[in-house]
Amino acid sequence: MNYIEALNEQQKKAVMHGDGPLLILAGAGSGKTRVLTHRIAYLVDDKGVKPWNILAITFTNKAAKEMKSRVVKLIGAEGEDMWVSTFHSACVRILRRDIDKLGYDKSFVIFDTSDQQTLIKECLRELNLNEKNFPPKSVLHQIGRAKDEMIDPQTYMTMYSTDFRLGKVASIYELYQKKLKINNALDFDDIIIKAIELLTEFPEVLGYYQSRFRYILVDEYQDTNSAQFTFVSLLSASHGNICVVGDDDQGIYGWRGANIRNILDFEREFPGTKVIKLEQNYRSTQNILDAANHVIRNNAGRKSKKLWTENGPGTSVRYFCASNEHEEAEYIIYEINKQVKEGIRKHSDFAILYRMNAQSRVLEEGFMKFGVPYKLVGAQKFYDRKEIRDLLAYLRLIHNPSDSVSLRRIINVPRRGIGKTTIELLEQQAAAREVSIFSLIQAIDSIQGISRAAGALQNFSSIICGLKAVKEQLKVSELIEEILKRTGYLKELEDEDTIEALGRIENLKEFISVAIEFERENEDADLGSFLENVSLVSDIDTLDEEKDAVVFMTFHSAKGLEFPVVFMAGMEEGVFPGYRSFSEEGELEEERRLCYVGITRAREQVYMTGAYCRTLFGSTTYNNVSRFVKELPEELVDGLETAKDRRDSLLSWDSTGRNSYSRDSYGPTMPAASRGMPKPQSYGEAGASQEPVELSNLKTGVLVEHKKFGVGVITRVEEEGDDLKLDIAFKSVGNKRLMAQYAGLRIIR
DNA sequence: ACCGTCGCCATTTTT
DNA sequence: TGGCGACGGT
Repeated sequence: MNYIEALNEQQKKAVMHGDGPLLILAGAGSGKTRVLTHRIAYLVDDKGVKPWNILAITFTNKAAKEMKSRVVKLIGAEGEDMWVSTFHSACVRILRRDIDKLGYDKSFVIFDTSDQQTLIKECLRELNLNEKNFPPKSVLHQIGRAKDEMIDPQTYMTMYSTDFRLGKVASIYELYQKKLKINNALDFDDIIIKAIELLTEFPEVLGYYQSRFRYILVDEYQDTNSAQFTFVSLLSASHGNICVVGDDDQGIYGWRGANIRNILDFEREFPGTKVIKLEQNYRSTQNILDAANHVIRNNAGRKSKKLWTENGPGTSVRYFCASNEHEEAEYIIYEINKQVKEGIRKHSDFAILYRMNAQSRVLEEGFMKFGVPYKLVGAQKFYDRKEIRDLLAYLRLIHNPSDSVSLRRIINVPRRGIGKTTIELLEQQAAAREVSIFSLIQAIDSIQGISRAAGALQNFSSIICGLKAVKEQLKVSELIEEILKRTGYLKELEDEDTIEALGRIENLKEFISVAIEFERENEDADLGSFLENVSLVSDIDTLDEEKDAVVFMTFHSAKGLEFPVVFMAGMEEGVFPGYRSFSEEGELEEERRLCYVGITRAREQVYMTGAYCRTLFGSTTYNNVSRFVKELPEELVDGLETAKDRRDSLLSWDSTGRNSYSRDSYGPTMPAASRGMPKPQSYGEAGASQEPVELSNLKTGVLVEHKKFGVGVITRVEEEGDDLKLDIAFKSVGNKRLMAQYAGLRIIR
């Protein structure tokens, strides 16, 4: 165990703790992943624990993969036999084995948020409730919170029977669960809850997993909810070998039902708990830690903790207030370019963090304009595209014919003459008989009132049955091709012959390559595991760290990551902290923790930026500087004074109209920027020698060359104003979205 | 049955 | 801004 030597005293204690509950309070950057991986290695190497007797839970699949590979490095290939996964993946794996005991079919599917909404709307219709009074989103949220607390519909009803609204929510909840069951589907919350149900109702199943998982480790414990707590409690009940790692200051998922008390009350829940605090930070400079500490100290009721480091003081936090969000983006680009040009950093050393995904658009535009490579995490657009969702609906229906939500999505896509009235009729009769729509169609003669559409239904049913019949012999990618062919989906797009349709075809092709990729990585890649993967894998899991590009993501996604330089954008009251956190102290504290997470992602440098005037969701606001910036002591921040001066001068400019943003107006407002900043013209028309490309020549399939990204092929063209938005697949850097005017493209053929 | 248009709406974070 | 439902014309 020579690797123990490199650890500090506290870390060693945590790693070498024997049996029994262990709570590790690990400050940001204190090496908790290291402690976890080493502890696993210690258990295997020194205590003779078998890897398959260990269950480690992480927050994302990416973290799981990483942890596993780090353990394998320490103890060798037998580490592969460990279960390292998220709560959801672990529970799905358990359910795949035994869910039939709960009356579900093993081919169950996972409903995502939009499936959930569809189902809620259906419930509302059936209960004659109005979407205005019961907005699906908020109803869904309330149901979700109930599920996090493991409150079932009946209990919910008795809890709120005196409240008219909540009483109705209870009945929606009840119907919603019933419908999920009929669809043979689980939503995200159900995944955990049904696993718990399985463990509690079937002692032999519980016994199996208790003896299988003799050591349980949970990362990011501050973000677990009550159901997840119950899950690990059950599994560890027989041996008490549960080790959790967390930081109450980094709890940022309260809105999703994460229960901070899981960590605060851990010692009470597990008597005899050994508590170890990791307070030495190895990641950041002293200034960054001071900044973080000054912010977080404004929160009440935390476990006491004082982070320290042996690193040097480093530079101050830099604050910059731009006149608007476009200039904010340009400031960021300018600072990044400067450091890259000096050769002290590469693009991938930078991360831009923001509160809302909506903020990324302006940043993207700026980065495209100046040709700075970036990678966007989140905003999971790909799977949300219509054609992809349609295709997934086919796949899901073939896999699980009970899935009426998917069926309804594609029963008339492409159009086959099954209209609204027919669908409503089917829906009603299916609901009345409590069967799935597909099984109803199978017995088509028993449906009353079907006249014209009967043939069309027959036709639809035989297409699906035909595909079901071949799904076993085909690989998923081949099945997709069959679907596109047999349903006429592809043909319809081809006949349309528009730019948009071509783009959709490209997307479908890309989806096929996703499937092929999946088949390559997984030996036993059947349809079920493919669908499961699509449901549970998030965007951050596929974050490619090799690529040299600036990373954009939300503060939430940044959890657990670190970067040399971090930009925190949109540091304004109303944006961060967000306006709806103002009303409640608890929510404000969560925003503050989020800020703390943001600051502590940085190793060497933190920038905070904001805009004097910001247009968001179509309306323009003038926000004050974020209170989080003001919570920093002056000596730790650079730029506060100048920001105030700027603001004063901007105010006077406003009245003269000189403040309006234009492409080359950042000269006066940003003197420094006019020097190192590459002008957009350098890629476009101003390069005198280079003719601007004729926009009409840019079509899907055209091969082009970009100064920076090299050769690529256009995969999608979309009109935007008098410009074209291009998706281009580059050989070297992969997919990029560029504005034709600024991209400075050369057509090869 | 289908398609286009209008006007209303809220508007975070994600497994 | 843009997604969505309601409505009305073909």
